[in-house]
Amino acid sequence: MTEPLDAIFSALADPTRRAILSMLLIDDMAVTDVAAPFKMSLAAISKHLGILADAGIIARERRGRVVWCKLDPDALRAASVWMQGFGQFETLDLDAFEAFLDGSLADPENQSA
Amino acid sequence: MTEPLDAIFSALADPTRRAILSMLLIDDMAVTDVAAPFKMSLAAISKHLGILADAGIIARERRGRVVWCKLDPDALRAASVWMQGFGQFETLDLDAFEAFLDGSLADPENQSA
DNA sequence: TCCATATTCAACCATTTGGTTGACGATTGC
DNA sequence: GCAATCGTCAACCAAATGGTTGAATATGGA
Repeated sequence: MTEPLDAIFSALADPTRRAILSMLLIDDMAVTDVAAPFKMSLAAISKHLGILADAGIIARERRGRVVWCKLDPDALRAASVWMQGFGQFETLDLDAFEAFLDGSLADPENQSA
Repeated sequence: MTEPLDAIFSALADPTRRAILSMLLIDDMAVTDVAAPFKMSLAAISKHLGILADAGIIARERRGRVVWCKLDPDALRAASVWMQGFGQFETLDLDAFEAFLDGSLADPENQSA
């Protein structure tokens, strides 16, 4: 998954991970607290957090024995720009989108769009 | 994958499918023509188009023996609103986003955020 | 009618994904 | 020092994903 958009969109594709992001939108949280509302194991949540971190959507910082998770909304900007190109959403930044396409559409073979 | 956002984001997670969407942004296309630039088989592209159609991102219409594919940008609106909630993107529609969260965040157990 | 074109279907395969459990390394507090 | 807590790691598993090939199903044109 070399492309950043691959990582971001597939991270967002899982409902557990989207729920985690919604929680982190309210406030930073420790891993254990993130895991609390879910039925699955702590290890599973830890994996989800790893996927979100790899995609750049969250950052993890160890303080003592607690790992704090915080949202990193900037990572979603590229994906948001990409999506806005496909609708007549109010704030379509066409310049940014076409610049993006120029760099990626030329050769679909590279599958980097 | 009951949630629409699941289907939309996981559809967008694949670079081949994003490349297809970029092509359809220029103009409607027949399946064979969509497949032309790619190295993979026609059947593989047909599957990708099925995934995009199931997510509601494109529509397919048979005319004669040709199946035409066209973009359906409205389907991306929900996903775009969701994402915009996570950044200070210029056009953050906070009302829409918070209304959305109200309906989904209350019980993370249902994983519908 | 017969053949070529356009697309999907079905079976199969390798890899990835999302989960489990149990052991492990760090840190804290008694 | 010792025990409890926090989090990750490793091995494993079932199911989903993304691709293949070959057959099947329209439809269009000669």
